[in-house]
Amino acid sequence: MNVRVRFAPSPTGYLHIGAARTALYNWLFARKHGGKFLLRIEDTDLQRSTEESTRSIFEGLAWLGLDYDEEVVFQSANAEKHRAAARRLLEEGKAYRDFTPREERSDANIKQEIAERARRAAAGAESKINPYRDLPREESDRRAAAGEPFAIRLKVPREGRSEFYDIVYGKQEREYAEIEDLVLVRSDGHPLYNLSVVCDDIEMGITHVIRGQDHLTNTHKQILIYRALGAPVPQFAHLPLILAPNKAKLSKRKHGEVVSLTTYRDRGFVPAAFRNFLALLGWSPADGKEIMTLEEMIERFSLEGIHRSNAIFNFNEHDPRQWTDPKALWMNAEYIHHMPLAELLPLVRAELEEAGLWRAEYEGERRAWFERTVDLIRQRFHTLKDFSGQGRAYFSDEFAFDEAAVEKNLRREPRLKELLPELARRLETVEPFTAETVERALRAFAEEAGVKAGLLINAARTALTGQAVGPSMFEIFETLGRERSIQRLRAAVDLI
RNA sequence: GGCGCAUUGGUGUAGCUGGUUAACACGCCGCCCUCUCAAGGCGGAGAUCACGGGUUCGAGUCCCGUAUGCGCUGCCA
Repeated sequence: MNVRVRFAPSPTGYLHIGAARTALYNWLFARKHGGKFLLRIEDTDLQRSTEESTRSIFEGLAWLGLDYDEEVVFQSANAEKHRAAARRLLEEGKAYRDFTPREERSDANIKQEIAERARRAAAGAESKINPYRDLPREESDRRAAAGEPFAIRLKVPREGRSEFYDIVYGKQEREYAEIEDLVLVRSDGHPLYNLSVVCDDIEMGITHVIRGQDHLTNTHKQILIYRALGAPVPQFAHLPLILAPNKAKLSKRKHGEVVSLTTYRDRGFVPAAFRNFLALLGWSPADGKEIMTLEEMIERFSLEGIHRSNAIFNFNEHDPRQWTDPKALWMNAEYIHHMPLAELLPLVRAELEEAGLWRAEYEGERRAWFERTVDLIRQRFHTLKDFSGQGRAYFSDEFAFDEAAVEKNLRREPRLKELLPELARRLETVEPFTAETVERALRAFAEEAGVKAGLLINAARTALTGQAVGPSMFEIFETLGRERSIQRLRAAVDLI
């Protein structure tokens, strides 16, 4: 079978990480089976859809490295086709006109309203059976011709049950009696979601619908539409939801920027790392491997490996160290430490460019230096931002001193006021200026001065980098070079 | 309210057709290394597998019920 799947986000707000995961799974499935991964923007809710949001979807997918095949489909462009499909169903007697005056629903407490209405219906106060369902054709036509507004509803069988097999959740059943005749086209002529999705999926030749579990029960309705339209029904695979730590739905209003994919890009995540983390939120490979390249992920991916229980996205908004899931943070650091240097370099370059620290010579005569330096400092970094933050001193002479580091490594020992300039003086003649030679010189000096080498080393770390932590100090001397090292050792005296 | 789905340490997961000391990763704690650590190495604590009944020689694994959570139930998507 020729696999064709799609990612169909609605462009309202930023790209949610849950949606990003859905996109990833669809993409992995398509690539695994040599199929097509299509993109469809469901922009039929004109009120809420924004161009900015559409852009964030494109950017998000590109950032994650999820390329799509064929042309992007904008659902709004197909509205006429959707209406035509509904008209056809009307003609064939599979749908009917509902002349009930439209009820306005406020978005605010819509859920309670629905529950309340269902409760009344169950109590028998309101009939679930639409009075227009069996309106004679002639009368329906006459009223429509007279200009009376109507919605188009699908005729759902009164008896029997709907069944389908979900690849993730297994066999699904639902009594038709529990499904209300659903509206296909609004009385203002606007086609509704269930109709549009089905029509577009048919037209796009979708073979597998992989989407959030929130659509699981609605699938019965959609299958009814496929059948009515005489189209083959695709396979379905629903994905568990991603929940907040309190098990509530992850939402922008309540949880803020942690749910937005762009946040991760903006805060220095390596795309591959976040993609890797996302993949594991609701799916796991048979062999339990966690750190995977894209190829390894494609190789291992299967819909059967997707779990049924919702995943909790763990974070703590009161703890800056855990602004997002600790495992995501760990994984990002893991990637920065171990990914091929050649793949990291462009990411560091982009970060430095953004911070105004990039210099052309890093691609030219200083290229070897740049690569060595990045390789040296990456071992302690956790995000790409660290290259321009904590790592600023390696790329610029204007860098900030960490106050705690100054206190701990410089101010606590007044003798450093004399020791540092003397160390600088001695380094002037060290030849060649390498980690080994500097180490020898420094240790000899420490012994002569009667101080621990650690005192000078830690003081030098803060003097040269502004930080209390970092790579092996002698490597830093070599990387920064004699001139800068000496200059910074002397300048540090003012801080003591 | 009705219907559906889920439930293994704090979190993400493994545990296939019933027999394991319930496994792995993150996090947490401790130790080691050391010139620092938000690095690295080593180790530890933490789960009566939501609860209650069954079936069975034996159940995290099968059945029933309960609870909790989530989802759907809309002329939103």
